[in-house]
Amino acid sequence: MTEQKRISNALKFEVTGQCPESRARAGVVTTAHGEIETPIFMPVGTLASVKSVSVEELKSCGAQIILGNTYHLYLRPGMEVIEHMKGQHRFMNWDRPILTDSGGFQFFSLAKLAKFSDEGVSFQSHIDGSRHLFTPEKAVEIQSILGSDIMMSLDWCIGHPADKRETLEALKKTTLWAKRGVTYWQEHGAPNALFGIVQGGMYKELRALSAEQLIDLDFPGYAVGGLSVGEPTELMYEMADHTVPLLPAGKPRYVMGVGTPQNLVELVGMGVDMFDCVMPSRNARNGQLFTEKGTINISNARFRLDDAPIDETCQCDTCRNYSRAYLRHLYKTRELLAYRLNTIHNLHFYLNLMKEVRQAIRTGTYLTFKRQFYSKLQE
RNA sequence: GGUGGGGUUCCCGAGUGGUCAAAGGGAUCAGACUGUAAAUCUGACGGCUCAGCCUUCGGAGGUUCAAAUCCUCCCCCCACCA
Repeated sequence: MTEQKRISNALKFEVTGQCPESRARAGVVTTAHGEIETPIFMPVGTLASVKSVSVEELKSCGAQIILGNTYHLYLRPGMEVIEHMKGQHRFMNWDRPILTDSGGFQFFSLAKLAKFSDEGVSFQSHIDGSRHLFTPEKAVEIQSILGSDIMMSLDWCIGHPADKRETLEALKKTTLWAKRGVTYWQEHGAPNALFGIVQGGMYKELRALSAEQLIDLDFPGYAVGGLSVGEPTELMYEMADHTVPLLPAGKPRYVMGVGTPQNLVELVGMGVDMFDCVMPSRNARNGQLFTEKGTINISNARFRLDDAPIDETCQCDTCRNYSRAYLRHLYKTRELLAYRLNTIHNLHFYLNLMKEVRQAIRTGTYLTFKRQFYSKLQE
C-alpha cells in the first residue's frame, strides 16, 4: 500500500502578525506562483479576465492573486484550449497565484439549470443548454488542468432563508464531496492546493458540524461559504464570528464572496485571511465608486463640473490622472474607457485597504485603524 | 404657384371620437449590485394642496354628452411638379 500524500502539505501558511485585542492576524501564504500577504482581497476574474482591465493594470492596482471559475472556463473556452495553452496562467499571461472557485456557486446562482445528487451536479449550460455532469473528482481534475494554485472543493451553496433540513442536506453533500475531492487529489498527486468549504447556512450547530467534518480531512486551508446570500449583514457577521474561530489557526481562512469594504474590515477582526468579491469590479462598471468617505455614483449630476479626483487620498492611476467630471462624462457616454478607469480605481481601493489593514495588524494598531476607517466614512 | 405628406408631452415616434397625461424608444434624474448568465437591473420622468384636481397633442374658432383624434380658417415644415 502506497503512503498517501498529506493534502495539508500542499500549501504553506505562516502567521506573521497578530492583533492583541482582536482575532485579526497577518500572514503569508506560499503558493506555486509565489507568496501572497494576508489578509488579502482577490479580484474576481471569472473567465480568465478581471473584466475590463489587463493583467498589467491589475498588477499596478496591487493584485497579488486573482480568482478564476471552474464552471465558466470549463464551458468556455473549454478544457481543450486550456490544456493546449498549458494552463490558465500562461493562457491569460498572469504569473501570480490563481484561486479557482469550483463551480459550486454557479449551481446555486444558476439553480434552475442544476440537479444535485450524491454523484455530483448535473446541469445544463447557461450558454447553449447542453448537459454536463460535475462530480467532486471532476471539479478537482478541471482545476488541476487550469493550474490553479488554490483549488476549491465542490460544495453545495444554499441561499437564505433555508430550513434546517435543506441546510443539513447541503452540508452533508458538501462533506461527502470534500472527501471525494481529497481522495482524488491524493490518488492523482495534484501539485495544487485544495481548500474545503464550510457550509451550514445560518445554523450555528450546522456550521460547527460542517467545520468539524472538514477539519478531519486536513485541508491546507478552509473557506466559509454560503454567506452574503441574502441574509442581513448582522446575521452574516454572527455566522462568520461563530464559524471562523472553529477553523485551524495555522491555516488560511477564506470567506467567499464577501464583500463591502466595511465587511472586510469587520471580518478581518474575526480572523479571516482571504476574501473575494465581484463588488469592486462589477460596481465600477455600474458607476459606483468607492472612496474613504463612502461610495459615490459617478453618473450623478453633482459631478458634472467636479474637477477633483474620485478620492483625494487615492494613489491609483485613475485618481492621479482624471477628474470626476471627465469620468462622469465617460460613463454617461458609455465610453469603454469608463469601465476600465472605474475598475482600476475600485480594485486599487480594495487592495489598498487590505494593504493598510495588514500594516495596521503588523504594527498592532488594527483597532485604531478600524476606528479611523469608520470615522472617515461618517465625514 | 400647384399637388401630396406632415406638425403629439425635452428629442424621436405610436395614437385618428370616450378605456389618453397620451404606447415604445432615447435623453434626463435617482437607486440597486457581495465565491460575475451583470458595460446589468429597478424606479421616476406635465403640474399640484396628489386614491383627486388642473394644464397639454402648431394656432384660433366650431361640432359633440365627450376631441390629440371630426369640421373651418390661419401659421409652419417636407417631397415632387411648374
